[in-house]
Amino acid sequence: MSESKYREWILDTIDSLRSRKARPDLERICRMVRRRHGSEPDRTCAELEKLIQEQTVLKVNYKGSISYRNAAKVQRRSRKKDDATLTTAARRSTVEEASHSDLSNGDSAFGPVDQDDEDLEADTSVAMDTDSNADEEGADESRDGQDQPSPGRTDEDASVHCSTVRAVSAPCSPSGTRPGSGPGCSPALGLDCVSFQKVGERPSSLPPSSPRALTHNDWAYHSAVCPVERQHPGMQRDKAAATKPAVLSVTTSPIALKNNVKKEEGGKAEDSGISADQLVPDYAAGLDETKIVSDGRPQPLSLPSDKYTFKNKMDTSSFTAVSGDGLLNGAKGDGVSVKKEKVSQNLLQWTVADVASYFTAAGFPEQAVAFRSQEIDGKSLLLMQRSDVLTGLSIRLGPALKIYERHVKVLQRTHFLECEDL
DNA sequence: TTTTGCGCACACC
DNA sequence: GGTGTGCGCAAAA
Repeated sequence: MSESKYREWILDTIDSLRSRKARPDLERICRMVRRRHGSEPDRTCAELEKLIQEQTVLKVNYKGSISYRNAAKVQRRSRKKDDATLTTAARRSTVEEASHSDLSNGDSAFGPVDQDDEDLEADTSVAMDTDSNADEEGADESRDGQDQPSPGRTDEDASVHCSTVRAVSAPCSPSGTRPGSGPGCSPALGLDCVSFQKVGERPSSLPPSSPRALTHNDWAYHSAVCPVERQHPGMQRDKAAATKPAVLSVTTSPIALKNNVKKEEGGKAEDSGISADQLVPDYAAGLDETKIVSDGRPQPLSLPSDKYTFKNKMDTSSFTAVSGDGLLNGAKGDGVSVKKEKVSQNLLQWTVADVASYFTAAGFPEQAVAFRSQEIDGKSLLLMQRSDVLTGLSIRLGPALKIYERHVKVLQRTHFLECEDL
């Protein structure tokens, strides 16, 4: 079944549940999808996860329980109900808009989950918390490995679970009025498609005047209301560093972390009163000085640059390979990074061919084709978000993840960092 | 038994 | 006060 089909089904289901005043929780969604379309709950759950990741569906913690929202309909709380009559098509476009713009007014107090999207197991779901104190719950619990649903919230519906993610969400009822069990308590609570966490009052955006705000416009608004995965990677990491180093370590190398911390301590990050988590990542800064590689020595990248336009714009001789993993764990070398200055100066000038060449050279020839076919040039590359890479290119998840984590992200960081320096 | 409709209370702005 | 949400119950399928 196509994803778009699922998207439609799930969104319709959520809408339907909402319209009949039933909580759109995972159990109900899965059940309804299965009843209506015969889809297995597992699959529905997986698709739902995807939708969450791409922010077509928002996962919220409302009144102590998890609900799912059609992102297109929660953009603005003041929005009239008429909007609910949007056609699917219209809704989709709205969703698109939602994923890239303002969701902040959609539901009460929601914001991005402070979840390290880089941690795949931790999942990348959007989880917004509409409750006032949900930050006490999901994140900590899931992060701390207490992945056990709280009593009374076990996932009884075995068919409704996520196979790929395991987190826990055992939201405590903020008001204490609903401990979470009982008829109304959906297994979805114990169901762990996501860990969620409230994001509190994180500054919602960079100052408009900030070069970074401009440069990271996308990130800025995402930082306010979107899941970390949509934010600038550095923000995620920064925030994670501030709050959950242990978790961070899962996805970020000690080196990176160290660089990050060091940088932050250097006070570089606080200008304009911007919270660290909104700043351009620091661990890219690690590239600054080193452009190093996994094993500590520069690895000449055997780029096909000789035959590509690439070389016209980049000094490929200085195209020192920096393994993405070098950043992350100092190991594998199928990644490539670029000398910061070179990239920064030239990334904007990369043509589609350059980008494709880059990924070809990085060991992703098949995926390079996708970049080419999607006409991703340097500018587009800079604008790419995780979900774009994971889902927008129709490439396999594995390579997509590597590409995003080791290349796109690194290139972006490097570029923006350079912009900042300039 | 399951699904649907909806009154009402609550939360948030 | 306006709006969104969803519990809990009754009715319908």
